[in-house]
Parts: sequence; C-alpha cells; structure tokens
Amino acid sequence: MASSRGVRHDSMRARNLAVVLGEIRAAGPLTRAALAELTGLTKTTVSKLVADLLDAGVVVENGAVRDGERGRPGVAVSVSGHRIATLGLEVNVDYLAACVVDLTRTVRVRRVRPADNRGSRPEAILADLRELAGQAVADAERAALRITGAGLAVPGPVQDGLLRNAPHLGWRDIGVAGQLGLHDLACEVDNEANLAALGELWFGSGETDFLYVSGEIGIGAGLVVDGSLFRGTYGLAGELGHVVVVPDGPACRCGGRGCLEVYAGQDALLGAVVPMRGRVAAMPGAAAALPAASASIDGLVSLLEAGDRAALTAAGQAGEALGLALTSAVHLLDPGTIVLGGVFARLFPWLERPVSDVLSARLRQMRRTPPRVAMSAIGADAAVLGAAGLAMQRVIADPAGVLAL
Amino acid sequence: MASSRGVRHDSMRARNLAVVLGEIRAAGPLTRAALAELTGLTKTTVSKLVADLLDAGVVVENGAVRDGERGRPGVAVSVSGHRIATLGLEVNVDYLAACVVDLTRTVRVRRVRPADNRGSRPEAILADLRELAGQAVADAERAALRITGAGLAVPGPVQDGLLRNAPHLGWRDIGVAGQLGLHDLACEVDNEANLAALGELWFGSGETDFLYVSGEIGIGAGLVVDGSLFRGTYGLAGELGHVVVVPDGPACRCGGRGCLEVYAGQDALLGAVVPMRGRVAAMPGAAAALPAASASIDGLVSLLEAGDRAALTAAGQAGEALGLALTSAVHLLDPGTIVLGGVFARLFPWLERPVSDVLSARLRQMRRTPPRVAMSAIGADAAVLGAAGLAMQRVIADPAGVLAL
DNA sequence: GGATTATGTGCAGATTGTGGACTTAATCGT
DNA sequence: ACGATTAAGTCCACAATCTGCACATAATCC
Repeated sequence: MASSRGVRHDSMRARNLAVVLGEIRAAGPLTRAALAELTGLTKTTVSKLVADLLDAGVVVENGAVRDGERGRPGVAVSVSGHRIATLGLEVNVDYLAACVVDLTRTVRVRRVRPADNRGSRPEAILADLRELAGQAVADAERAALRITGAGLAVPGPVQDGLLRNAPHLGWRDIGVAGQLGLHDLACEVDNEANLAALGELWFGSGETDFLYVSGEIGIGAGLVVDGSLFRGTYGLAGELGHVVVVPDGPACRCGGRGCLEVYAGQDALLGAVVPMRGRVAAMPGAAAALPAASASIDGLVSLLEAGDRAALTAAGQAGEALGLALTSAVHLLDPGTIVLGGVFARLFPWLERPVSDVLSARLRQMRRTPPRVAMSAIGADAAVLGAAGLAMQRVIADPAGVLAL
Repeated sequence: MASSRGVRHDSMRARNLAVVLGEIRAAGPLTRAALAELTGLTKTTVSKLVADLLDAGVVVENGAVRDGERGRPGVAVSVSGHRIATLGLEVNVDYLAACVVDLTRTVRVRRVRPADNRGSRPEAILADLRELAGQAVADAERAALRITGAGLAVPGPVQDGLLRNAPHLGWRDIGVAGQLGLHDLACEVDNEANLAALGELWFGSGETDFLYVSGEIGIGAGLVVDGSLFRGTYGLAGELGHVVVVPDGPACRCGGRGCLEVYAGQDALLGAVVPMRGRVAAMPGAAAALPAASASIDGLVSLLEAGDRAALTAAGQAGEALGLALTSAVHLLDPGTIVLGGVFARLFPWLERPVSDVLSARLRQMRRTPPRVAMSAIGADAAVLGAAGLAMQRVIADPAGVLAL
C-alpha cells in the first residue's frame, strides 16, 4: 500500500497521452473518433493528444479508412516504428544475446554470441555483454532509431535489481545493471522466466492470461494475469522448478527433496539417456558448433524422433512430473492457459500428452475444463524480447515522461 | 488488458478525494499540511477536498495537534465512524453470520446464528441469512449508521458472482447475491478464504503481505501482496487444499490423489483420533450446544492439551503435510509471511513447529529466511469482517461515487 | 512582547478537458 | 450529376480543477 500520490493537471495529461498511445498500440490503427469512443474522452481532446503524439513521431497517420460506410472517413493513426526503440539483453549459461525492438514490436536488431559462462567472473561476462549491447545500439542508430531504455534477463531470481543467486553461473548477489554500466541508459533487470513470460505476452500468441513455463537449465515460470506479470512479495514468485513433486524423492541442489527440477530439469532429461552422448556426436546432423547443453537437447530430440525407448520414457516421466507440479500451480495460481517454453517447447510433442493427462485427471472435479497446454509461439528469444518489451512498456506507460512531450 | 478510460476533470477530483480519504484512513489522524506532503497536492487543494469530506461526514476534525513544535499547530482530521458503515455476511457449513463495520474499522454489530447447512436448499438458507442481515441492518440504523454496501463470504470458489461449487453445502452454480435479494444494497460475493485473508489484512495484525491459510472444513488460502488480494485469472487462485503432497496418496474428493486436504483437512484431523469421540462427549467441558464439527475440534484441542499420543501424532502429521504444501506455495506465490487461520489458528501451538521445520529445511538454500509462520490475529470472524471490509473498500476507493459528493 | 515558524485559506491565474457549432469528405437516392 | 445525409475532425468559448502566492492565524522562542 504505497502512499498514493494525488492527480495533478500534468499527470492527468500524461495519463491521457499514455491511454491514447496504449490504445493505438493495442488495438491497431484507429481513427480519432474510434479512440474517443474507446477512451471515453471527447473527440476534441483526442485530437489534441494525437497531435502531440504525431509531433513526437511515435504515431503516424496512415491514410483515410475506406470502410464503405456513409459519412466522412476517418484517418487511421498507428504507432510508428521509425523513431523509438529499446534494447533487450540476456545473460544465459551458454550465450549472450542482445536485440533492439521498435514501438511496433518489430525486432530491428538481433545479436547472439555463444559463450560458456559457467562459473565465469561477472566482470568479464558483463564486459562482453556491454560490447554486444554497444554493437546492437550502433546498428540501431544507423537505422536512425532512438534507444530510450534497456532490459536485461538473467538466469536467476532478482530482488531490488540484485541478482540473488544464479546457480549455473555461480553468481550471488550481483548488482548486474550497475556493473554492466550502460552510461545513461536506464536498465531494468529481471529473471529470465519472468521476462520470457512477458516476451510471450508481447511477441507471442497474443494471449493475456497464461503461465509461461521456462525450461532452461533450471525450470522457472512466469504468470501473466490480464496482461501483467505477477511477481509475488519479493519478486521471487514462479519458482516452479522447486515445487515438491515427491516429498521423499532424491535431493535437489536447493536443499529440498523431490523437486520438479530433479525429475524434469535438463540434467534429469539428458542423464536418463546417457548412452546417446556418443551416438549424437557420431550423427551427421549434429551441430558441432553449438555449446554442449544445446547439442545434447538436439540429440535428445533426434532420439525421440527416432523413437528411442529410453528417451521416450525419460520424456514421459518428465512430462508426468511436470503435470504434477503444474497441478499444484493451477490450484494456487489459477492461470488461463499453460505455455511451455524453452526446452519444453522443443520437447512439446512428447510432453503435451503426459502433462495434459495428469492435469485433466487431477483437475476434472474442480474446474469444468483444465487449462489448455500450449507450445510457446516464440522460440529461444523469448527472454531477450521480453527484456526489450519491458523497457518499451515504460514508454507506453508514460510517453510524456520518457519523450519529454 | 481492459481498455483503459481517459481521465476527465471529474475523475481527477474523484481520484483525489479517494487518495485523501485513503491516506487519512491508513495513516491515522493527519493535518491538512501533512496530507499535502503525503499526496503531493498543494495545501489549498487538500483544504478543499477535506472540506468536502467533512461536509459528507466521513471525516471529522479532532482538535489542534500540540506537538511542542514551533509554528501554528495543525488541526488533525480522522475518519468518522458515525455515518457510514457496511454489512458483512457469511454462509458457512455450520453457521450464518452478519456484522456491521464502520469507516474506522470498528465492528458495530455482530450476529451469528448456528445452523446445520449441509445439503440444505439454498433458498431456505439464504432466506435465513436475509433475515439475519435485516436484523443487523436494523441494529445499525438504530445507531444512525448508513449502510452503503454489503459483502458475502461463501465456502467455495466464486466466479462472476456465481458460487461454483460448495461441496460441503452441496451447492453448485448458485447466483447467491441474486437469491439473497438485499433490495437496493450492492452485494459482492467471494470465497471464504479470500475474504478471511482480507479480514486479516484490515482487522488483523496490520501486515500487508501474507498468505492467509484458512483451515475450515476444507482448506483454502488467500494471498495478499502489498495490501491487495491476488485472485488469479478466474478468481480461483489459492486452492491450497488440493496442492499435491503425495502423488500416489489416497484419493481426494476433488478427483486427485494425495492432496493436502487428505492429510490436514478437518476429516483427517478428527478421523485420526476417532476414539476420542466418545471421550469428548463424556468430558465435562465439552460444549454440547455447538454443532458437531466444532465440538470435535474442541475435543481435539482438549486431547492435545492433555498430551494424548494419537492426537499429537495426528497434528504433527497434518503439520508436516501443511509444511510440504506450503513449500510449493512459497515457491510459486512468494508470500511475505504465512498466517494460519480458522481451525489451524486453534491448533497453532501444535502445528507451528512441524510447519516451520519443513519450510526451513526445504527453503534454506533458496531464501535467506523462509517466511515467518504466524497465527491469525482475529479468530473465526475473519471472513465476515473481510466481507464487510470489501464493501467498505468501495467507499474508500471512490467516496465521490458512493456518497454522491 | 516581538521575532520566528508553520498551518490553513482566499484569490487570481494556468492547465486541461468539454460541448456545441462548423468544416470537410465520403455515400445514398433521385 | 447534384443535393441530402452521415460521420470525422477542428475551432472556440467555457467550465472544472489544481497551483502559486499572499495573507491571516496561532503557536513557540528569546
């Protein structure tokens, strides 16, 4: 219950600018009349606000709408991708990534650099990332884009801008944004799973209510309700990987026992089909250039496609464990649908059945229909895109403040 | 992402009235100058807004503050409990309840009627409740209170005002508010666990971030983050009772297996100490007038106090199961603290240890400190009070609209 | 008792949205 | 082809609300 501030004239206008811009962005090209209808403001006011947005170059008029109706046709306005953009960054265990996204949600620049970041010093990695970011920004500036903010996805929980604990990097309590040092560019840091969920929201299927399940080296999840992310009290919500699946199961690195990650984490998935390692290396299609973890997942997919028994049972068991954890998650979080992302998206064909079966068996009485289980619409880019989108959201939420309107 | 409406002059004023009233209510008696500081509005504006609130009788001046400082002392204003109040109602398995609460959060009327509502027809029960509500309203009107709204707690999930499924009442898809028929009094219906959480928020310890665990006949939970309730996509979040504790455990009435309710629900708690039934009835202290379920919990408490072996192991096992389910809940919901309410509040001395132990053992690596486990500060009234508070929240959030300012 | 400090209010002025009249640009009907 | 009709967008006087400053008020300090 943060002490709420009163509304003054300038904040009223700032809010109305945001409402109009948000509506234009959300509902596609709209005429001023339609905007007046949607926002409850008068045509006069909308005209003035749109004029300001046009001046700032964030929206453009794109010609009269010829809808065959009677009366004067309106002039549709839509967001312009020509001026404003934001930077998305990601540090992950086996790669660094950067992207630039414009106001229309078009990806303008995309740069990925494979790397083995396990146990590396934060300074070194972040210097590499700064360089990558610099290249992406330079690309964007060549396209005459103005970068107004940045977002950064990291593989671990973030609290007050501090990366608390990234077990696979070996980092603890790192002030990532500060060490990254993007001179005068504000950079918001968040968990990879949270940002991937937002990526799915803004760049994916268009759904506004879902639980994004992020299968990376660890397992995380981000819940989106009515288009906004649920973070919990300290920003640590969504740790699906450590939901208890079997109370006296094998020990997990988190100190618990029988966590989901023990059954469906990448180590479990790959460990269950150990002999494949040799086979994969010998297979002609195996991409030798890719880092080890990724290659192994590729190998697992190949084995699954080939109908390998051990691989199929491993996937089936992981799917069942995932279904059990998701049963608890559905009861507690009440998500709209469930979107499987990351590694789970690649394994979707073999996971969908066991997950859905467990969910429907266990939820049948409580809900008329259990949540649908879907595959992520965007691939491995989800988190970087979400990071860029997060920064863009600040522009949408307060165009006046960001653009000095 | 509901299409958001623009801000107009009247909504600006309405918002500022709400901000000022909210601040007065939240931060106790405040002078106009302090309000100006807190809200960011000017003293002039605050003066005008406060004048309107004084006219409406929702706040009162209570004399100059003599703080020993230099300068003219301010006049503190605080909310007035003399004019506005709301009605809270509850249908539960073994009682009906009504209460009237004023703007200062003082309970002005409280009426409880024991009843055995298992499998009863909604019409009959709701007619009884209407009568009880009428009596409470009459009491309030004798005290010159104006009832501006009502809230109703029911023992089951509510969606769009429809009570979906109350297994212990045997009700399904009942439009409770409509059938209750409180002529021109708006009545919002919600889950007992949700409203108990809000009751704890507004009438309890004053914490703003917690997971309220409601141990009634079933087990529910309500998550409060930063002073507001998390409801999930369809309003069904917080079903802690059906979190999976043992994947292949005994069947639960929900269709799943090994749900928390199987291990820590009231039936499990009482069933584990069956032989006591006879003993309880024979005990001199047993309140024979109370309904069966309640008497049994009284009996269990007596046995626990007497050190009965079977009772102690039953409580210990329930506590462990609760700890396991809460481990998953903490990972997914990230609550501030955990508040045990309802039956669990009465059993708190015997549950705290096992619950805390399981939580700290399993969460140690992921969080520096696992959430504190506390006992509900208010007793069995949590849900009715929350229902009244929910209605009161509408007054706070829009005094202009409700009071026709 | 005068200087100082802080509260609360009055009044002119600034900002922003409103409402209706007006202009513009299309379709429809004859 | 041309006027009637309809709807979009703009202009302008007006209204609602907040601001900023001046000023009266009421305490403490010395």
